[in-house]
Amino acid sequence: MKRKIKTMEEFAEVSGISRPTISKYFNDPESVRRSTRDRIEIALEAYSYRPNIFAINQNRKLTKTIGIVVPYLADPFFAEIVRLMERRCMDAGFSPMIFSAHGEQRLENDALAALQSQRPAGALIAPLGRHSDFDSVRHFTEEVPTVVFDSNVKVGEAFVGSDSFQSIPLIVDYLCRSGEPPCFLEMPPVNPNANKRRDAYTLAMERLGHDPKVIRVDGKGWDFERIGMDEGMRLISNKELPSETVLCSNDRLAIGFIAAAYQQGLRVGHGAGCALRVAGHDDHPWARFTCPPLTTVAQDYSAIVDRSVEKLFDLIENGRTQEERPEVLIECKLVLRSSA
Amino acid sequence: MKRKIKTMEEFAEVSGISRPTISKYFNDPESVRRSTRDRIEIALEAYSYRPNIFAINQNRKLTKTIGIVVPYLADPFFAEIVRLMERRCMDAGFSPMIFSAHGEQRLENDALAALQSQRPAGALIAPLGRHSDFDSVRHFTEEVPTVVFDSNVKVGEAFVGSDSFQSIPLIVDYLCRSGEPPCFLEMPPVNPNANKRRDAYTLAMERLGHDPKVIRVDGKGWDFERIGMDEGMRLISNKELPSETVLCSNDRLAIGFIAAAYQQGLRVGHGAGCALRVAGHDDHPWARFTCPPLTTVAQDYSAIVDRSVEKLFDLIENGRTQEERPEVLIECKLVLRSSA
DNA sequence: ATGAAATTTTTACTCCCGTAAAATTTAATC
DNA sequence: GATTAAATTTTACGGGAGTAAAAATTTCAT
Repeated sequence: MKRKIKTMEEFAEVSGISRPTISKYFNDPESVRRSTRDRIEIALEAYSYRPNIFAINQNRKLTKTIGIVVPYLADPFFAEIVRLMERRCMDAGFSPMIFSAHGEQRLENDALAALQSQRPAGALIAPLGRHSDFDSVRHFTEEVPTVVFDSNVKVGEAFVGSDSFQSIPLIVDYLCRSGEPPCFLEMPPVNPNANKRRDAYTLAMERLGHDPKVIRVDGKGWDFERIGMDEGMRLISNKELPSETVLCSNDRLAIGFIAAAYQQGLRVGHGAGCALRVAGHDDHPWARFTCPPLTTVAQDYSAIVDRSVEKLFDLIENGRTQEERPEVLIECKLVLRSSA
Repeated sequence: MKRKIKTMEEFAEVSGISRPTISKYFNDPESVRRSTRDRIEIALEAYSYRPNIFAINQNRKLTKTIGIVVPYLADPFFAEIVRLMERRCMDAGFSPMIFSAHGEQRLENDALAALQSQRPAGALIAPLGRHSDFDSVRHFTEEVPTVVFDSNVKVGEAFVGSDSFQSIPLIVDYLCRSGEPPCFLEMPPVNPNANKRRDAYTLAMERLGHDPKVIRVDGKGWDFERIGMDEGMRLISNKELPSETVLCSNDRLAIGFIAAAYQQGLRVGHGAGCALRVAGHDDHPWARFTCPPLTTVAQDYSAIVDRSVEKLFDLIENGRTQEERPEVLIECKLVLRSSA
């Protein structure tokens, strides 16, 4: 009959080890003598005690919590990034805590406040971007060691993200070589990336001696596919497309656009008999399952996660020694499928 | 010059109100006299103090945390459910905490342990199902008031989910009326739902006097689209499909299967000139953007979330008074698009 | 103004563990 | 076996707020 062990004091009794040593053990099992560790672990199996996390964190200035904040968790790009980050944090002995802003400034602020009240050791955040409450985000980063990823809001100790000025030329160049130069389909930008992509498109086209053609469609929120489809339907039926090659600002928009083309009876692809070529950006998890499979530029998910996490661990261990805020730009890769 | 307020004691000083009253205010602003509340709120704006969450939770047996645990957060079905649940919890004054098992038993156990150590007021969990460590999950639910959703593992105080024996006949009936009776495409079941759907299919077909044809394809993990596509390619090129109408166990599988059909040059749809009809189940957020748009049975996301959350709040307020574990089954709706 | 009811203040104890300092025990070295 | 170094035990305090009980104050109706 094993009595319920609630406190470290009680566990110290039943295990025959003093409380401070038990405490030491839980902070780092290697820090106690081998024989002691064994005795503790034997008792641990017999009584299954776990220290109270609130009491622990109350006395530690830095907890083992790492916050992960994304603008929209139901976006497969962020879902995947979060999945990878979570694992990396757990493997390193941290407890990741996930927050989503659900695309709203108020909720981003709430998330940051909730996270900050947890006194996390650090945070990995992808800000909303244009819709962020800049002061609020900055205030957060002043208190918590933070690596910003994806959307380069100028706060935090470091930034990790993809380089639009490398990725966009890649696909623009390919599209120009293989057919009619592309027009660029964008929606009102939700973050700095969207603007950079457009600018990179314009620059790339001009370099190649072509006339850039940007189509800005309306639409709010994070329903990118719906926007791509609705506006695609309109553009196609009104014959407003300035080119038969459409480069979409991101894959989700492209997925919607392809659906529109299909419903309008336009065959998408780079082969003969195709009326339209469509390309995207990001290599979303679902990009390979569109009809036809989407030609796109792949963001390097692993690299983004690895570099972000490494940088954060470095920050946590060595403090904010950095003179200037480093910006790590990660290369994208062209992924040729059959949509363009 | 506002000094930094760290403790409630200090805040009591600067606000001129006693600490116990401040404490009362933070637990429920309505519980103090109007004039007192105003004085506190004025001080609050001037000093921006927030109580330490660890100190708070240390003395409370039930926190304001609600855990949300799903088997795979990158699955859009769960991403969407989580999104809705999170909001409902926040609106009710709770702090939702999200966990994903990433499809692995070990990680599900880790998530439950991490959650339990937070002493949550309650939990909303969708267990892995067949891959769950049953004892571990049951142990969790014995300590934490829990509503189980989606996958009916027999633990917790209540279950909320869709009724496969209502939804599947709906689509089987439609498919039989409108063309060749469907075969059923499934992968090795990850949870009880998958089995129920197959059984419901068999039953529905027999009721209509047709011969049920179940195709079980291989594949592990949560890459449903990939499995659907790879196995679809094989089935189609080997001409192993027993029917021109394919009912997939879920939408993600269907999305992959449609991609396979497209790549094999088979036209999918219910119209003339189509070689194949494909239907799914769930109405995933992306189901409307396939080519052609997917005919499916829609799970009622809002209802699932609402009923789950209501039930949990009831549990939290009134304790576990329930004699028997209620199972709430929610109706699905047929969604006719053009894939079948 | 008076008495009763509702609030607030005072005081004090609790929650569970981190951690520092001094005293003691154990292990390692020659 | 004596010397030293390393680990453990003892003792004690602190962290920040919940909460109970008694005393003091405010509010409100009569």
